[in-house]
Formats: sequence, structure tokens, C-alpha cells
Amino acid sequence: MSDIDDIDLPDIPRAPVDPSGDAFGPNTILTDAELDQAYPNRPRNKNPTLPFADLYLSLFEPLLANKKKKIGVGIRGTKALKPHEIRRNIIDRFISRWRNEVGNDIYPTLRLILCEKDRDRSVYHLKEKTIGRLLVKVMKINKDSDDGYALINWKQPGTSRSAGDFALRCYEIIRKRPMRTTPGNLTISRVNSMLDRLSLASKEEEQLPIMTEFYNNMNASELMWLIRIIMRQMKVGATERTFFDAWHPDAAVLFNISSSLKRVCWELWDLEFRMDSDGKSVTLMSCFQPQLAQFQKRSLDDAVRAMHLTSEDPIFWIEEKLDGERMQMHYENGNFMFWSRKSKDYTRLYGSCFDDGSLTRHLRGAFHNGVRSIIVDGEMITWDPRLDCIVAFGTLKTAALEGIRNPYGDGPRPLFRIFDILHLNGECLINYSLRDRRTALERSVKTVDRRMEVHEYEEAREAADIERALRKVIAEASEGLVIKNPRSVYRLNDRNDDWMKVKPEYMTEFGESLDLVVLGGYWGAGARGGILSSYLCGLRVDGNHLKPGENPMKFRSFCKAGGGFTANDYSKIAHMTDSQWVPWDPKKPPTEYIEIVAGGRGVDQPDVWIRPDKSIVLEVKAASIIPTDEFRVGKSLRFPRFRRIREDKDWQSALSISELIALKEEVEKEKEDEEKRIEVENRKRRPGKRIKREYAILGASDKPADFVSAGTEGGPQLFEGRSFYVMSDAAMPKRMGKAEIEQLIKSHGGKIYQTENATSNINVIGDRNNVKISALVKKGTHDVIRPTWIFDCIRQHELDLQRGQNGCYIIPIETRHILYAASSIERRATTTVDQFGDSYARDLTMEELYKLLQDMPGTFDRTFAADFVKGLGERDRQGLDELPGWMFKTSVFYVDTEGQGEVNENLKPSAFLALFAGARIARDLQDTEITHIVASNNQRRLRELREVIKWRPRIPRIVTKDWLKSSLELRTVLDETQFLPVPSDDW
DNA sequence: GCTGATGCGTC
DNA sequence: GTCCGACGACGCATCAGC
DNA sequence: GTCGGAC
Repeated sequence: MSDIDDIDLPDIPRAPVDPSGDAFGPNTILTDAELDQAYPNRPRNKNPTLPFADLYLSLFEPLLANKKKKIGVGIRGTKALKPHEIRRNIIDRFISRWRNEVGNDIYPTLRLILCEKDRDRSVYHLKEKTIGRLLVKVMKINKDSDDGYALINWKQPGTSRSAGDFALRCYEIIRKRPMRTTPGNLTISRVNSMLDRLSLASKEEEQLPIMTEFYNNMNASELMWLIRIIMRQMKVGATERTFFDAWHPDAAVLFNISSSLKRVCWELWDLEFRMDSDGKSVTLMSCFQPQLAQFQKRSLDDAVRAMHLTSEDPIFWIEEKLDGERMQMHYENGNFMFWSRKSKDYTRLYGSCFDDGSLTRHLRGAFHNGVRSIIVDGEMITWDPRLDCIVAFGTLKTAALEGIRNPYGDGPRPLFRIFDILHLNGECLINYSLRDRRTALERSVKTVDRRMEVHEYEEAREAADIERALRKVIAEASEGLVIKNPRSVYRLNDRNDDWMKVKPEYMTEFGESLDLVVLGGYWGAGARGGILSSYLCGLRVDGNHLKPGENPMKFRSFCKAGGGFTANDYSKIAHMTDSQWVPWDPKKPPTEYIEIVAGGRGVDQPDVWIRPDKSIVLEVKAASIIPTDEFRVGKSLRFPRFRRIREDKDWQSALSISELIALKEEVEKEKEDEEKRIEVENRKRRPGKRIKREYAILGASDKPADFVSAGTEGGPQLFEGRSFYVMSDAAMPKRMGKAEIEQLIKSHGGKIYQTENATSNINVIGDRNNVKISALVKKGTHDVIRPTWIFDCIRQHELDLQRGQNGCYIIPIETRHILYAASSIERRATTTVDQFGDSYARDLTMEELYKLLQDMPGTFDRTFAADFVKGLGERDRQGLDELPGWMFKTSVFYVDTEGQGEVNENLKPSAFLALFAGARIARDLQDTEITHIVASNNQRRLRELREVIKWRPRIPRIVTKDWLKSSLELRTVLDETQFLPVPSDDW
């Protein structure tokens, strides 16, 4: 008897495995025979499909005409129909006409009406810009003519009211041509096959003839609606819900379990037929619409109330909300399939069997015996095995691709965290409670360490439990929490109170809130056509960033804000900035005031700009500050949204670049503090139990802190005379945009090029295997060095400067700096030794280390250091191999003795660590070269220390031993302010 | 051949 | 409450244009 | 993802 059979499952008949559904991907064009086999009961039409023009004449335009609520249209004696009732009537009439005149197969037309849900035809790669270009060619007009310009700049307000409505603008322009005015004679079926061809065409030379064919056979209205279909934006005031309801009472259910329009049309054409509970099951290899979590905007108590706790079962669940991608996985007898939240097939990325893919090849033995088939729901995240932590959002695809190329490498890789199960061995589980599903999940899936894991949850009873979890989440810079009702069934394609997301912003105003100056504007689309609906915001250049002689009213682009405005906000802003807007000329950008990313790169240039002193200040809220290449500041906002107009502020009092850096640090510190508080609380409750911080390695999120000091004025420049080609952003030890890295290099005198052949002896920098880097690696002409090396060099340089040394010391390459070695640097790196024979890269045993320290001649007491090695406990030695010998080369440490003349036992290992990393150990606190004091958190002693060092020209940083340890673990000198000893009296 | 523009899909 | 469209950031893929 | 607005 297998484990699964232990689960008490009611006797639900086994759902048949559907042979149709998603087994054929988009654009598989099947023969009739194949179709007959896959869909034996599909309906056949008795007559040809209706003319394409009928769609707009009897459906789209009538629907559009009844989109808005009309008052007083009731005919005398009858009750006025509500717009949605009118719309429903229109749809009903269209469907019944189709049944009468054509037959029961409505699929050809429904896939045009609900084009955004049609997954049987893949994407066209055509949007406004490209369609505009094609149309110019199709109509053989000059792209610089008025009409050509109006097509490309479709959002720009002009003479007509079509600003922001691309299809409408096309209509206006097409209508002027000597074209047919009466509808053409293309049938819906013919349009479908032409669209099939269009979706297979990828190049302009293939697209153009098809578009021309459309153009020659349609009138302007038909073309307008065709363009809406191609762009998958009907905007007709009726979406799939309305059509499904009109088509068949089970249509929505079938769509939710299959995501297939084809099945909705071909299996539910008969109104007499109703699906039974068996048919309503989630089935294997058929993509279902996942359940979503509702945003909880009321109080935590309300959230708890929504869990419907009873005295018999007063429990709800708390899960961490993971910052990855929602993914469903289907498995049957060695075959896998994956789909994303919006039903995109990702099997190619993660694998179809145990022999391929970035994930599935590692999943042998992931299921308990007896599991023949299973469907699970979870979050795909990125895991870095080297740091043993979750990698920041946005790296998943990269990691998965790398996992395919290099399945057994030790780089970041996909990790699938499963939190639900929908199907097991032929049984659909959606109608079981979450708690029962969980039991089934735990009995069927085995953890494959850091590849596929069952997501943890925590049982809770009251709001205080959420609060506690929330604080922990803040400290770990996590996304938030999901609160789940363990008694709830799985509701497909639904957002309800059974799953609720709770975000930290709710409690504390932790989300960043920033006052930004508006620099530019963008014309809006659709309902916001004809107005400036989105604004380019910027930061004032100040401090070191402003070069002498520059206009102090200089701003750099930082983010765009286009959400959160009410209609009233827009009119107010329009009023406040009236007649101050200047069209943006890409050839002559107003660089005196506004800097955007140079060289044509970066985010779209604004349509219009405004002088900062004539502009306004917007308060913008965001989830976090993130690195970017698109904005000149090098940082941007995640999920930015407008809050209010700051009429009390102007360009001078709004946020500047230095203030942003300060703000960022402050936010991080607050998080640290919060974390400490929770640790204290937890300790009180469970003394001795260590806080498990599996997923939040110190410094993994954002540290080391920013390099605030750009290069020094006048002094020697670290990278003087060196050339660099930065090929990617930095993933380690923190994420940093390509532009930001380039900026960093430039500010230290380095020259930046955009190709490796620009000059000889170029340093190629890269941190991931993107296309460009892969191509270069293939050529094998250049070494690719990780950005960490740049950071290490700069940090070292900054330390040198602190100590008054002006030398420019370039750190030798170590193995960990190498992304790819074409030459012999790898060998050189491993054989590089310093003057004491201390390997930069090779692991040292404790014996070797002990000997090394004893043999070292020099200015300080070697036995003092060597003694530490002997005295080290096993625990302290762990994880301290492979230490970079240069890291603290120019640092002078004083390990506090608390005036006892004897180093505190707790601090002993610190001294050893520092020493090994190249630091000098000062024996006397009076030594004025001391750069760092390693101290405990004894409040009285801290006060004494600060008193002693207060007047020194170079004030040493007081740090905890954790700073040293973490710095060494991460191989980077971390920001000291994150590791200030926190005074406490109990030590 | 490389670069930038454009589109798609994730959040 | 629920739905829907108009917006934000990123990374990757692909093609047009030089 | 976020948000406002229509219903």
C-alpha cells in the first residue's frame, strides 16, 4: 500500500485524461482527421461562416454604442433596459443568428471576439509602432507626410479626437484613401486563416503581403476592427465573462479548468448538455486558471474575521509571499508540463522529462512511490546555492536558461516552492479543503533540496500572529504574507477572502514615499488620450554629483509616474503647468536642466519637457528602490504610484540624489532595527532557540552599501588609463545596473566602451550568461571578469584613501572574480600568492594558517595572532576558508579589551579574522591609525570608546564582530553603519 | 556584424 | 464588491537598420 | 504588480 492510499479520499470517479486541450501548442495547425480524433464530438457548421464585416456591424459597434449608461431611454410603458442588459441582448441575438445561419461551431468567431484569450494562435509581434510602419508601406504613403507622422505618433493630440486610440487613428487615415467604402467579402473563416499566417510571419517582408491583402479586401471600419483584434484590445465593454454566460452556463467553468476557447466552443455547443462534477475537474496537461490572493486593505482583525474561525477550528494559516513567478506543474509517468499565471507554456524552460530542462532533470525521486500523476501550484523563485539564499526578483529566466545550458553548475537556479495540489492519481482535489490538500501534498512530494520544496506555513489564531510574522517579513525584505483559510476549497480564477495578501506597508509606512520633480510628460492612451497621463520624474543633482560650473538646477531622470492620478489630479496638474511644456527634441535635449540616459539607450524620451523651476513636485510611493539601466540616476522605483501634489515644495526642496542615498540607508536601518526587536521578543519566549534566517543572508539583499564617494577631486584615479566594456548588470554581491557600474568606473577614471574591440587590453566585465556574453565566450578572445572585482578594487581604494594613502592598488584577480577565463588568468589566479605565501584563492587548512601566522615577520605580534588560531573554537572556524588576503589590507583594527588588558573571549576570533584578511591589529587604543574598533554592545564601554576617539582626525568606525564575519563571508567590505553595536546593559 | 527598437511576459 | 483599462519596473528574444 | 472609475 502506497502512502497516497492512506489519504482518505472520497470516491470520485477518475477524470479521463483529455487528449486534446493543451497537448497541441499554439499554431499547431491540425488536419481535419487529427481534429476529428482529438475532438470527436465537435460540432460542424452547415454553412460557411458569416462575413467578417458582420462582426462589427451587428456586434462590435452596437456594443460600443451601449457602453455608456444612458438616461431616460425607456419607451413609454416599458422599463428602460440597463446597458448591460442591452449588451447581453445584442450578444444573444448574434449567437442565435450564428446558430441559425451558420451552425453550432462558433469557435471561428469567438476567437476573434475574445482574441486576448485565444491561445491557439501565437502572438503576432505587432503593436502600434510596427502596424503603423506596415500601414505606411501598405498604403504607399510617405512616412514623413502628415498621415505618416500621425500614425507613428498616434498618442499626440492633433486635429482629430483620435489621440491615444491607435485603431481609430488608422481608421481616419485609411478612410481618406481611395478605398472601398462598402464592406469587403472576407469571411470570418478566411480572416482566421490569414491571421494564422500573420502570426507565423516574423519578418516585415512576410507580414507586408498579408497586411496588403487585408487592406485590399476590407473597408476602413473592417480594418479598424481587425487592428484591434491583432493588438488584442477590443475595448468593447464586454469581456469573456459576458460571452461565456451567453454561450453556455458551464462555459466559464470549462475555461477555468482548461484555459481553452476551443474546448469551450466545441464541448459546450449543446445547451441541453450540462457538465457533471467529473467534467468540472482539473485535468492533466491542461492549464487551469489559478486562484489568486485578495489584497487586504482593511485591518488585520478584519482579515482574521474573514477566515471564519470557529471554536472547534480556530486556526488559519500564514505563508510567506514569495517574490517569484506563479507556476503550475503537471506530471504524469515521467512527463512534465509547466504553465505560468497567464497560461503561458513554460515547459521548455523547466523541462518535460527527467532528462531535460533546468528543473525536471533534478526531480528524479521527487515523488513518493505510488504517485503516477500530479498537478501542483506554486511559485518559481531563483536560488543561489553559493550564498544559499533567494536571489532578488527578476533573475528567474536568466537562471533557468543557465540551468538548461549548464545543468550541474553552481550558479543561480530555479527553485519551485509548491503550496498547493490540485490533482493526484486521477483524482481532482480542488473541492477538498486546503488542509486536506496539504496532507495529500506532503504525502506525495518529497523535497529535492533547493530544487523543489513544499512551501512552509505557520498556524495562527489571531491578528497578533499576523503582526509578528509581518515584522519578521519586513526584516527579511520579503514581499509580504498570504493568509489562508485551511477550510477553503480551491477556487479557480478567483480572488476572494480565502487567500489574502498582507503587505508590510499596511502597518507601518514602510513603502518609500518620495517627493519628485516633474521633468517631462507623455501623452496618454485610450481613456486618457489627448492629455499628459504620465510624467518623467527626476532627482536634483547635488553634492559630489554636480560638477563645478554646472547649473544647480540640473536634474536626472529617476522614474515615471502614471498611476494613482484621479481625473481631478490631471486637470489640476494641467492647470499648474499650463503653457510651460516644450516639445522634446531628441536631437537637442535640454541637457542643461535634464539628463536622461545618454546614447539613445534608456527609457523612452518624453514627448514634452518642462523647466524644473516652472514645474511641480509629486509625492510618489513605491514598494522599493531598485537598480536600473534605464534612468540616469541608476536607481528607480518598483511599483511607483502618484499619491498627491506637493504644492508646498519646489525644485529646490524636492528630493536630491544625495538625499535618496541617505533615505535608502535609513530605510534599511529601520528594517534592521525591526528585526532586532523581533529577535528579542522571540528570545524571551523561547530562550536559547536561534532565529532561523535561512533565506535572508546578511547582506544578500542590498549590502554592501552604495559607494557614496565618487572618485576624488584631483587625486590619482583608480582606473586611470584602463578601458572597460561592461556587458551585463551585477548580480553579486548586490544587484547593480550596467549603467550604474559604468558610472562607477567612469567616476574612478576608467574609460567605457561598448564593444570589446574598441581598444586593446580592454577589461570585459559581466556577471551573467546573457546573449552577448555567451557570444563573446564562444569566441574565446577575452576574459570576462565579474563586477565584484570592480567593487573590491574601489572599496580597497576607498580604504586606502581613508588612511591617507593615494596609491591606486588594483586587486589581483581571484577565481571567484572570474565569470569566464579565455586566457591563463584562471591558472594565474590560483597560483597567485602574496609576500607571505598566503594564497589569494586556495583554501587553507587551519594548520597551514597557524604556521603561516607564526612565520609572518612584521610590525605586530605574530604569536598574538597565532594564538587566536589555536584558541579558535570549531564553530568559529567554519565557513572561513578561502578568505581574501587583501580585503582589510589597509585597515587597522583595535579589538576592544574593555580596559582589562585582555581581549574579551567573545571578540577573540574577530581579531584573528581581521588579521588574516590583511589588517594590522593595533595593540593600543591610543594608536591614531586605527580605522575600526571591534566592540561588544556594552553601553557604558561604548560611551567610553566614543569619548576617546571623538577628536581624532580620522574617527574609527565602531563595529560588531558580525561586521567582520559577514564581510568576510560575503568577501566584500560591508557598510559599517549596518553593524553598529546596539547598546544593551545585560552584557 | 553589431546596436537599438520593438514586442512579450513576469511582477 | 467586482471588473476593466491605463499605467509602472524588469529581462529576454528577435528583427530592422546601419 | 498598482490604481481609479464605472457599475
